[in-house]
Amino acid sequence: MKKLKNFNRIVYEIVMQIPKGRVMYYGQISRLAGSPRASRAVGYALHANPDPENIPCHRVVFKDGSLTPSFVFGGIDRQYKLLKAEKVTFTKDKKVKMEKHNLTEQKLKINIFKED
DNA sequence: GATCTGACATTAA
DNA sequence: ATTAATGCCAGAT
Repeated sequence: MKKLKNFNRIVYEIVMQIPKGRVMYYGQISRLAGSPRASRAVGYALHANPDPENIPCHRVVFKDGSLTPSFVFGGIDRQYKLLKAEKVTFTKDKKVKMEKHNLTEQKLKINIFKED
């Protein structure tokens, strides 16, 4: 049985563990969550369970490096400032330089338990 | 209870 | 190379 809501839960774990000055995109998180194509669910997970206290959604961006289009916390401008405050570099297109800030699962070293 | 929508990414044509 | 369609999880209607 089990609701298997691990996905949503893992998403939080991952985003929660994103170090300062680093950004991840939904695809990476979805893969870590166990579903390489659940990128949608990842974004929705953050939207459904807004917990900025522990989940820095502003560190999660598109694979292209573009910022979240519907940033609920105040808009892209908010996310842009937050990331910039993290010393994250941007391009002229307001896209995060994933080349320098892309965090992979190998670097994460996260220990996520799919079953508690 | 079923159906659709929604912070995207990947694969196919 | 670009555009189209599909897949995915959970919440909302």
